[in-house]
Amino acid sequence: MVSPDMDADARESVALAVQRALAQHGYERLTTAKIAEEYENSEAGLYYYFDTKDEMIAAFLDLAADHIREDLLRVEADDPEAALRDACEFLFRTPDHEHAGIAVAIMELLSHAQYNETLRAPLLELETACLDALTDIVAAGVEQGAFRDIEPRATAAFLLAAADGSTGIAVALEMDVTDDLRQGWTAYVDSLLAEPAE
Amino acid sequence: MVSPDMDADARESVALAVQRALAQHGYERLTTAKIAEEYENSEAGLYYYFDTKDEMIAAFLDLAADHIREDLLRVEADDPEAALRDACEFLFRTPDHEHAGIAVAIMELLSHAQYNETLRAPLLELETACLDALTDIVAAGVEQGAFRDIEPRATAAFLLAAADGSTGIAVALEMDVTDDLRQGWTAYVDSLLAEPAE
DNA sequence: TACGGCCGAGTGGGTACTCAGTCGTTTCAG
DNA sequence: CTGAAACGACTGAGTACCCACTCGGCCGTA
Repeated sequence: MVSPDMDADARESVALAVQRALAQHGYERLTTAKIAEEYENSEAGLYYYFDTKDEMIAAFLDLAADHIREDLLRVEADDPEAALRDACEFLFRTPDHEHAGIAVAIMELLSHAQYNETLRAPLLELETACLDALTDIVAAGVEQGAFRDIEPRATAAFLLAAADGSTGIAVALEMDVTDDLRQGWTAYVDSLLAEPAE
Repeated sequence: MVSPDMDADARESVALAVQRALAQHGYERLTTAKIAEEYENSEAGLYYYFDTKDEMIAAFLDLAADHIREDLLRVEADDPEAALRDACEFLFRTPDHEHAGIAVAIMELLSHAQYNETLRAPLLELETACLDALTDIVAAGVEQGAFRDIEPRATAAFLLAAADGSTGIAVALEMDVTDDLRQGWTAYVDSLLAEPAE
């Protein structure tokens, strides 16, 4: 007799295998054989818990969404400016960071979402989670008077788009704009701050 | 005897076939058979002008880079603020536009650039062309006093990243943030303007 | 007749997915 | 307590399919 969550555990360890395989090989070169290699069982064994490869990837996305949500919310302190800067540091992560592979993988998946029903839903949830977290931070800042009277959701959407795009430009193309991008978002956050009354 | 550019013409019509095929099927589902279908010749005929599928795609990217450069530079009027707004309108094109498929295709290609030597060079050139055009507009605006004393390249990089990212979010995911994104970049451009002396 | 442009019909490699088992553990009749 | 049956987790060895790319030849024009 075993725990009734044995299946859930197995599914999670497949999701983690997908994560490792993605970080190493990227989505384009992701095969069930490579997932199986990270999972320490046979390729056929994957299909005991999942019907298709896409479902395995979706399981990874669900896991990633949880982690991102956690990371973004942990940051949400009483100081909205600091919270927003921390969130940006997190979202604009650069290639040298250990989780860069995952950021790139998510971007790859994003570009395939249009043609892939199975991946669209978890990706939409992941992006929505980010958007909501940012919106909350900005809204709190506006309410507390730390930020100018800006539209929280528009600001959050713009920042999120910039973060997603910067992954593509900086990581995929290896274009030398990392410093420019950092300066760009920093200046943007500065421009959101309320002017001290003069 | 024919024009010595017969080959160049044929190559361009393959590039256009790649463009149409990409708009319809996306990069992931792009096959040489589908390119051949758009090109109105046989699949084998493609290989008379190109050695690999990637070279065909690179030819499309070269063409696209020319068009984008043209569109961005046509806009560059004497008024930097108007020029920047026009450039943003162009870069943040929304799903309903006929070229949305191409924007997504370029984003898909971007996410594969990491693993694909052949595609990286033309993509890098395309993004660099956009970045340079934006940088010039911003620099002109700063010089003429229309914008605050901002860093042109950082501003341009940030805007370009936001534009690239918005394609993924709005078009690929069909997320309902089109209005928020427009409001976001509009407010960003507003924030760049020099305050009238008061 | 020669030749450039193009074609039909492969071919080989790769990959998602399947299926008939195997093996260790649990259940239970005698 | 024991042996057999049942079962759940997993595997090795396919299989079918797709797709980039090739090759020998055809055909219209010069």
